Amino acid sequence: MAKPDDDIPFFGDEEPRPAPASGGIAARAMAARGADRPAVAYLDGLNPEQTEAIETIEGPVLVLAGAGTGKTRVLTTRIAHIISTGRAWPSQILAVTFTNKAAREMKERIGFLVGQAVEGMPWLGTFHSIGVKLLRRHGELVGLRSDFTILDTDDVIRLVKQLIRAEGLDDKRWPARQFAHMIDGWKNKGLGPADIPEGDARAFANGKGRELYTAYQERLKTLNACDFGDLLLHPIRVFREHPDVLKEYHAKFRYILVDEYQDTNTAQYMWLRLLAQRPEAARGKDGGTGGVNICCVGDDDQSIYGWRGADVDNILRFEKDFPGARVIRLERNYRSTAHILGAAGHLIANNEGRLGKTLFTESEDPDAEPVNVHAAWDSEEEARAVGEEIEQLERDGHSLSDMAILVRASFQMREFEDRFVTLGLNYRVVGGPRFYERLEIRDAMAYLRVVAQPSDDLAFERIVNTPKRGLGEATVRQVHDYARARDMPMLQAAGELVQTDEIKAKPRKSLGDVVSDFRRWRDLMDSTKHTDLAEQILEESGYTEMWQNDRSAEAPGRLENLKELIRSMEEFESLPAFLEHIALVMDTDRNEQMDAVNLMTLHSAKGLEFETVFLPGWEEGLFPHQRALDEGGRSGLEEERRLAYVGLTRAKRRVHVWFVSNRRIHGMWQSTLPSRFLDELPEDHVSVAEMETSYGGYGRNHSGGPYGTSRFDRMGTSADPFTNAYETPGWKRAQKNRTDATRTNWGTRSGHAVERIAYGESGPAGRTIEGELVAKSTSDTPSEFSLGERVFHMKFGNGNIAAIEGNKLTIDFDKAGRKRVLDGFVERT
DNA sequence: AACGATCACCAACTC
DNA sequence: GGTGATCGTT
Repeated sequence: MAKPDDDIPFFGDEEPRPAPASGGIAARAMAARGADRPAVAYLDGLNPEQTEAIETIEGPVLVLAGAGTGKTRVLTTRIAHIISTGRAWPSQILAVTFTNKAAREMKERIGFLVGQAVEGMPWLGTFHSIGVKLLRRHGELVGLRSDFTILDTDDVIRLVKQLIRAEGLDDKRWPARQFAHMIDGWKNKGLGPADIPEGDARAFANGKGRELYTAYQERLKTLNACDFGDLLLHPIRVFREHPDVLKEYHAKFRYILVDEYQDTNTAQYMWLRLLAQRPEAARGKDGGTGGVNICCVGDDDQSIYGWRGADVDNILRFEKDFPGARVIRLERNYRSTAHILGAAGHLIANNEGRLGKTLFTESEDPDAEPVNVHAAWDSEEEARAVGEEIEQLERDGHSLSDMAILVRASFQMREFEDRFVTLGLNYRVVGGPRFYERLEIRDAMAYLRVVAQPSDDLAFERIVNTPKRGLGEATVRQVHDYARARDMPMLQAAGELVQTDEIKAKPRKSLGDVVSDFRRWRDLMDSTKHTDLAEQILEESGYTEMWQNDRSAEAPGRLENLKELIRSMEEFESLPAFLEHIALVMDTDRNEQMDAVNLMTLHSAKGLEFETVFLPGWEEGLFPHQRALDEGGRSGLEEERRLAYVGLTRAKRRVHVWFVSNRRIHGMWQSTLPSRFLDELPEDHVSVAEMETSYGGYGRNHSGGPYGTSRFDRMGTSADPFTNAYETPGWKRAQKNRTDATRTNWGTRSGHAVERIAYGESGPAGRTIEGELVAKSTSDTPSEFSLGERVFHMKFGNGNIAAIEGNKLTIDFDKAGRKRVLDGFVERT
C-alpha cells in the first residue's frame, strides 16, 4: 500500500509499527492478532450485529441503528478496524457527520482505539467542513479564490435585503429572510438559479425570484464568498465538471462512512454519490467487491430535519442506489429501561413508512420507573415543578449533569432559566443562543474579517460606523455606489474616494482614518501574533472604548465576551484559521465540566443521553408544532412524532413529560390542549403523576396569594375539554386524579370561578377550545366586554379594559401594567 | 447624523 | 420577551 502524500507517519503492513499509545485498545488488538476470534480486543463485548457491521468492510453497508444501540461505537470501531488491519491509511478514510459535536466525539473515540493515528484523519468532519477543505483546494474551478469567506445566515439576509432594494422592490412586502430561506431550500435540493422550478421562481417578488437568485450568486462571487449551501454545491460542480479531480478523490477515499444518514439532504446525497459511485466499479474492474466501500449509519425513526431539506428517502432507497448492499439492523438497546423503550416504541409505531425496528433490552430492572406524565396550569408552574423535581433528585444523590430538559422550541427555555436562577441551580444551555451570535462578537469579528479579507464588504459595512464616526447612511451609500460602479471592494473604494473632494470634509476625515487603520492592521498581520493584533484592533478602533463608556447593564458582560473571544483565538494558529472555525463551528464548549442541569432543544439533544429527562410543553400547537403541521401535513406530524421519540429515547432511567393548560405565546395567554402524543403512550409504561407528588405545597401557597385562585380547578370541571378528545384509560385516570385532588384540596368555590374564566360567559359548551390557538378560532366572535370595564384576571389581578380587538383585550392592570389577553381569561368584577 | 421612544413582527435548528 | 425598523427630536 502506497503511502499518501498527506499522511502522517503510521503503521502499515510492511513498516515497523511505532510504539502504540499505552493502554490503547489498538495496542492490545495488535498484540492479540492471530488468535482466534475475537481476533482483536476492540471487538470484545460487541454483539453479533455490531460485529457484522464492523467487519463487513468491503462493499456498501447500511446500518440501521436504533437509539442507544451503540451506533457511535460501531462507527468508531469500524474505522479503527480499517486502520488497524492496514486496509487504508487514516487519510484515506472519509468520515462525515452532521454536527461538529459528533465529529469531535468520533475523533476522540477513535483516538482511544488507535491512538495518534486519528490525527492523520483530515477527512473526518461535517459535510460543510469537508466542503471547505475541498474548496480551498479547488475553488478556483468555480471562481473562488482560496481565501474565500463563509457567510452566516445573518450576512446572507443583509445581502439579500440589499439586492431586493437594488431591484427597486419593497423589502417589507418581500422579506429578505424569506428569500434567504428559499435560496437555502433550493441549495439543499442541489438547484442553482437555472435549475429552480418555474413556479418557485415566480412565487417571489413578482416573478423575479430567479433573477434575484442569479444576482445573489453574482454578488457572492464578487465578494469571494460562500454561503453554507455553496459549501456543498460548489464541490458538486467541481466533481461534475472536472472528472480528473473527481478521479483523484475516488482513488483517495478508499472507505467512506456517513453518520446520521437519515438526515442527508439531496445535495449531500448527490455529493456522496459522486464520491461513492465510481465508474470503474460499475464496470466491474475493481476486484469484484463492487468497489464502493461506503457505510451509512442511520435511523429512519430519528429523522428530524425534514424541514431543512433532509430527505428520508435517501435512507429508504439505499439498497437501490447501492445494489448488493448489506443491511444490518441494530435493535439491542443498551441505554434505556424497558418502560422507556416500551413507551417510545408504542409512540413511533403510529408512523407509517418506516423501515421498521423494534428496540429491546435485556437488562431487567425491577425498580424502573414508568414514564411519568404531569399536568400544570401554566408554563411558569411547569418550570417551578420541574425545578422542584430536580432539587429532589439532587438531594437523593443524583448529579445535575445527568439530567436534561428537552424543549420543543427555544423560547420555552427562558422560563426554566428564570426559575433556575431564582433557585440558584446550575444549568447549562446546550446549543442555545450562541456566543458568536452576540452583537459584540459579531462586530469584533467584522473588524477581523475586513483585516483578513479586505474585500469583505458585508463586514466592512457593519463596522464602518461602529463606534460612531459620523459616517451615516449618506456617506456609506456613496462608498457603496462608487464600489459597485467600479466593481471593487468598498474598502478600496473608500480609499479612492477620500482622495477626491466628492465627500464632505468631516466624513472624509473619519473615512480616511478608517481606511488607513485597516491598511496598518493588514500590514501587521504577518508580523504580529493574531491574538495581539486582534486586541490592538479592538483597542485602536475605539470599539472596546465604546463599551467601556457604555453604562448599560450589559456592557461589562460584553467586554467580558470580547476578552473571551481573544482567549478563544489562542488555540488557532492564524487569523484566517480562526475565522473559518467560527464560521463553521458555532459552538463554544465552555463549562463542560461543571455539574449543571442541561437545557436544550429536542433537536440538539439527538445523540445524547441522560439518566433523567424532562420533556415539558407537550401541547397541541407547540408539540406537535403548529408550523410543522401546517407546512408538512401528515409527514410533518410524523416528523414531530419522531422528535418525541428522540426525546423519550434520550433517557436512561427516568422520563417526566409535562403539559400545561395555558401558555403565553407572542405575549398572549392562550389555552392549550394536551398533545396527541400523550395519548399515544401505552398505559402499561406510563404513570400519571399523583397530585401530592408533584403539586403539593406550592399550589397551596399560591391559593393564598394575591390573586386568590387555585390554578388546578379548571381541570376538575365536568366540561373539561380534555374529556372528549382523550378517552384512553390512562387519561381517564389522569382526569380522576385531578378531579379528586381539586375537590379535596380546594373545594368548589374557586372551581366555579375558574370555570368561567376558562370559558367566558357563553358557558362551557358554547366555546370549544380548538386545540392550538383560541385566538384564531374565535377571532370572529366579538368580545362581550366593553371599553373601560373593570375586569379580573387570575394571573394579573384587577384592571380596566383599554382596548378591544375581536376577542383580544388590552387591559391596564393595577399591578401588572398593560397586557394583552384573551377575553376568555378575564371576568367582570 | 445621532439618539430615544414607539411599533410591528417574530420565535423549529444545523452548518 | 426581544429585535430591528421607523419616526420625531435635537
